[in-house]
Amino acid sequence: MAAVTIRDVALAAGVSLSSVSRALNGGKYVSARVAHDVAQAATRLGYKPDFLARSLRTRSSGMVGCLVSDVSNPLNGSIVRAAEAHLRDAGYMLVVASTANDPTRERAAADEFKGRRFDGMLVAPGSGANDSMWRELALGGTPVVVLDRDPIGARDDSRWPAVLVDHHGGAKAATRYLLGLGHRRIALLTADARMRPSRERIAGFQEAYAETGVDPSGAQLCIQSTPMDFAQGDTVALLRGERRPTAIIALGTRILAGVLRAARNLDLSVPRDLSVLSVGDTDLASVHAPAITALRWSLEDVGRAAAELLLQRLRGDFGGGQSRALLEVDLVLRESCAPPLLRSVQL
Amino acid sequence: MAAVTIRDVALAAGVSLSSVSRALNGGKYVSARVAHDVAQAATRLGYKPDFLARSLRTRSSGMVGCLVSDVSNPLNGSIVRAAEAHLRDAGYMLVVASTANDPTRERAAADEFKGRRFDGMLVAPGSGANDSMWRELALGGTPVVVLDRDPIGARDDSRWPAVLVDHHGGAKAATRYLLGLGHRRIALLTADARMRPSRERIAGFQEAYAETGVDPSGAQLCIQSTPMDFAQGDTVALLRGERRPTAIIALGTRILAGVLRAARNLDLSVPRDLSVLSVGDTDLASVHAPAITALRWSLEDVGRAAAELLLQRLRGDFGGGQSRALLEVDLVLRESCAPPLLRSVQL
DNA sequence: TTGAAAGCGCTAACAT
DNA sequence: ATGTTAGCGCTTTCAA
Repeated sequence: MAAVTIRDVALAAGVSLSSVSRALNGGKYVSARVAHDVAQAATRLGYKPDFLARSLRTRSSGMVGCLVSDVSNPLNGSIVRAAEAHLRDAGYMLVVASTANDPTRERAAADEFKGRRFDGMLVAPGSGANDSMWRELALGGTPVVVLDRDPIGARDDSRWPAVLVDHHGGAKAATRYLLGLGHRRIALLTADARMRPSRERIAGFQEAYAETGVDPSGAQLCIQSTPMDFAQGDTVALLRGERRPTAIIALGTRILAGVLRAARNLDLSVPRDLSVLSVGDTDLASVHAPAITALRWSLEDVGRAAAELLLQRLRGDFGGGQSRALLEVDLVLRESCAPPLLRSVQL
Repeated sequence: MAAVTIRDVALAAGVSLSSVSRALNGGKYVSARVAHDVAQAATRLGYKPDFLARSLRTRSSGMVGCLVSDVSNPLNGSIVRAAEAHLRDAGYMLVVASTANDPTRERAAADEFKGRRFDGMLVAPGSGANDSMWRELALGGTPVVVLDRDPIGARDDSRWPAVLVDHHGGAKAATRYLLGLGHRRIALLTADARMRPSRERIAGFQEAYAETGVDPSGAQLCIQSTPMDFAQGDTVALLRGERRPTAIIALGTRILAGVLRAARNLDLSVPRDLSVLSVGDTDLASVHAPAITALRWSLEDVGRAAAELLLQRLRGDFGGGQSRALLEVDLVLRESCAPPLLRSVQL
């Protein structure tokens, strides 16, 4: 019941409607007297502007949408939080939609954003996003910034402003590190290979083998295309298999947890019998005993950079500004990796 | 550039503006012919309604706001996600603001929600929220559902619809369990005692001592009012102190992590030298070796119930419907608790 | 059953 | 520097 409108303020201050609007929006053509009277009347009446009406008129809602798979995943949550903070400072409100990587929901959410005249969008579509989905996103001219994804099939990749994480470099560094320790049979456990992060990781992993000149036949890939709670079963199978890996690079909390459990069940000691390296520096990785060596990148930076990139577009600053950001990945050395046991090496 | 308006559709279909509105909104007084023509014209032109304009007119934005401390905390994230899903099914869009428990931000966010004519709010204010803050929230008549908080100082507590978690019962059960194992010196490590969850836990903790008739002098409280990354230091101090606890009940991932690290540093084995019980069943608790016995409640249920309660108000259904939900807390038995060593008991 | 017209609260020409 | 006026796109009386 913000029943008090701009009209009431005008009446109370004894000026015209437009003067109030100008005064409140800090317009230039306002006398000190009017400015004062209006401000006073406004606070006295407890006037709050109606954003809806303003938006309808200005054709800008002051809202930015964000498409991610799942906010409850702290990886997304951190990005969202950072982006939210930065956008708020610039006067925008961030609205997040958890789409579960379902193209239907992604479309629906994007449509709703547009219907509500959102000024921009931050998007991290799932692997189901095809060419037409991306085209649709761009439709209507709403500025879009991509979060660590590739516009698959889109010809003009470079036209999409994006914040990218250097998963390639990270995976490569991790793999080189393990190869350097003497490991030859390394398994990479990651998620949906159709999405950029995993795709880049796999490439980096393989490149490390190639560049080091190590026989790549020991490299093993294990893709978890469905987000299973624990990769435990798969890991047990892997570790019981013929060519048992001496080191595992495991993605995130869920898969890492599965690996650690499997190792424990099989009475394999980390790092003596098995080296473990985490992709993503989660609570689990840092607290586990032994502490898990991990690839780390700043989720806050992803959110912040994305917000920055979008704000650039919203302000109309296109010149000079980079439209893509590549964030680095660090290898945090801890206690979970060691040279393989000799018997493992001889094979 | 949703340049195609309802007017265009009217023109194309050869009917009046209001007929289009009626047809599209499934109004009752529309002939089949008009309905058909309008539908066809709308799809042909790719008409998308402008929610902003609609909202301005109907004085209902179809949006619901949510005030939490931090979305990147998975505890909040899960609640938000569940609420979002349910509200979306009912046609509402959820907007989350991370307020870091800062009353200023809470006020600002709530104001913005109201300025944008949000239809309702889900709120979990921090301990800084005083009487006037709560009054302010209620101002304007926007329906509000409280998430596991108490409206401090508000006389009419019961008037606030709320989703509450039975932290009292949970803490009591956990404490009784430990007392039953023979522990006498138990430490409860929890957060800001001015907020409901901790307050209830403390009460349950103490009640367990009282009801069991155990000398309560062994009970120790350790309140982390500042959200420190690791309670490690505090725990070390606690464990090195004179009346070293034989069991610790630790909140969440952060404090639990600190406790586990401290125990490791002091070469205390869990559960032989120290029993550990987690408040909240996080990844860390379930994956840790040994697996941590934990109090568990459903975050999804919190979000769902809150959404349900709010939707009730939004529909105007007040009759019959409960305005408060109390969610149960379960004790998940695992491997981290055992009877105290004799020497500990003798004191 | 349909159309004409009013107006939600605000901003932005345009006049003064 | 200030006031008047015309909408933004939609829903909703009220007549017809």
